[in-house]
Amino acid sequence: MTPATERIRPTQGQRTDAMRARLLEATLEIIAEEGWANASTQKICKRAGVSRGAQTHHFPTKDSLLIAAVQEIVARYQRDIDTATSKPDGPDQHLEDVFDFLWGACFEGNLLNSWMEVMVASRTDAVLRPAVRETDQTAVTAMRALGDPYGPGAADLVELTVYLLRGMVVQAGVHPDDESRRNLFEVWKKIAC
Amino acid sequence: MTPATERIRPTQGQRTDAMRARLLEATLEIIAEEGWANASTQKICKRAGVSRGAQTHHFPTKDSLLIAAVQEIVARYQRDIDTATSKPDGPDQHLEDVFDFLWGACFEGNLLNSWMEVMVASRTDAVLRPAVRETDQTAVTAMRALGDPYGPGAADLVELTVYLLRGMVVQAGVHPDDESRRNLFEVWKKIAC
DNA sequence: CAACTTACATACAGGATGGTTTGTATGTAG
DNA sequence: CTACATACAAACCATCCTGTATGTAAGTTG
Repeated sequence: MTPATERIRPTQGQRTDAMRARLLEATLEIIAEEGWANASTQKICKRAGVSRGAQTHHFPTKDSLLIAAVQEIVARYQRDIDTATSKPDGPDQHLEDVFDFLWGACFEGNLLNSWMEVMVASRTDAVLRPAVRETDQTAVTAMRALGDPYGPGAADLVELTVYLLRGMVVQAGVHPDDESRRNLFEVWKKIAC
Repeated sequence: MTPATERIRPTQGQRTDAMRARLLEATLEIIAEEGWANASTQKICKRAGVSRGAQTHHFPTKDSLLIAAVQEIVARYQRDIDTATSKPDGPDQHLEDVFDFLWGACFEGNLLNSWMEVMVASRTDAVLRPAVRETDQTAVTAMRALGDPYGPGAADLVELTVYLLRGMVVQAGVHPDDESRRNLFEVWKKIAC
């Protein structure tokens, strides 16, 4: 009974999902735009158009909200990986294509900027670190798997590329207009492939 | 007159230098141990054993103190580079030695951890960003120069290594006990040299 | 329909932070 | 030696932060 399509008033489950999604979206936007350290619950609530009471209801503590945001970041990243690998013209020809995909996932959108904020913050945040460590672990292994079809050493090359791009994306935050990164990455591709 | 060696009571210039040095030292320690976001002026003063009044006298605003700390970080890093290159067994034989030196400068001491804190923070801090940009610019060119003796493309390889190590040091903050980084870096060296 | 649970809003408490102000001691120059 | 500038100390203030307590409306279940 009560099929979802016939409902006019939302069910409580739907309300919960919608509210959590709005809060997480606002959290990611704030982290991306103002940085992890400036992501206060007040700003997030204002951004999401949500009362503080509603926020504390769904995420009783700030840490619980931020840890959910951490997992959301990697979930989206993982989604990007999955859709890319399922596309017909996906990276199934050359290892170079994998590198280019990683470059794209790195510099379009600000997901990786947010992720670097999280990683740096977790170094000195004992509550955050376990969650970030586990989440990052799965992300890295997922990306290593992108290289598996291309030979035994390819996974290592992919992981190296991941760290390289992470360093580069931080560099891009400081020097937004520097165009030399792309050329440098081409150099790397040439010697690695 | 008034030669410095005969003085018992310190001159005002000495007092200023000593106080600034103590404050900067404490600032670097706090950034390294608790992270940029947790580096409040109050903590820094407490750590340095300095009153808040003294701090505001020498650094009227928090930004001025932190910018001085930023420059101090890179100044120390630069000093490491200089002493290494002047040593007789310095990196003047193979490009590999330069890579190993960069690895060492990266993972012994926590200077690079602090630097990553600064870079990530400056992405969303308009006051900090210009200072960090300029300081980082000089540091990168100094490191590129380490590669110059080894051929035309060596500087690019050094810069790539710098970004790779920056990514790795953030990774190390999240996974302190992961030993695979060193092996991965060996792979990198084998490819690049 | 009635008891109950969940969703959300408002208000408040306690603490931390950065900047300012005021007062005092200590160098320093004329 | 006197006038002035610098070095430092302590207290204060406005703001922001997180967590909690309380109240009301809405949904859910018997």
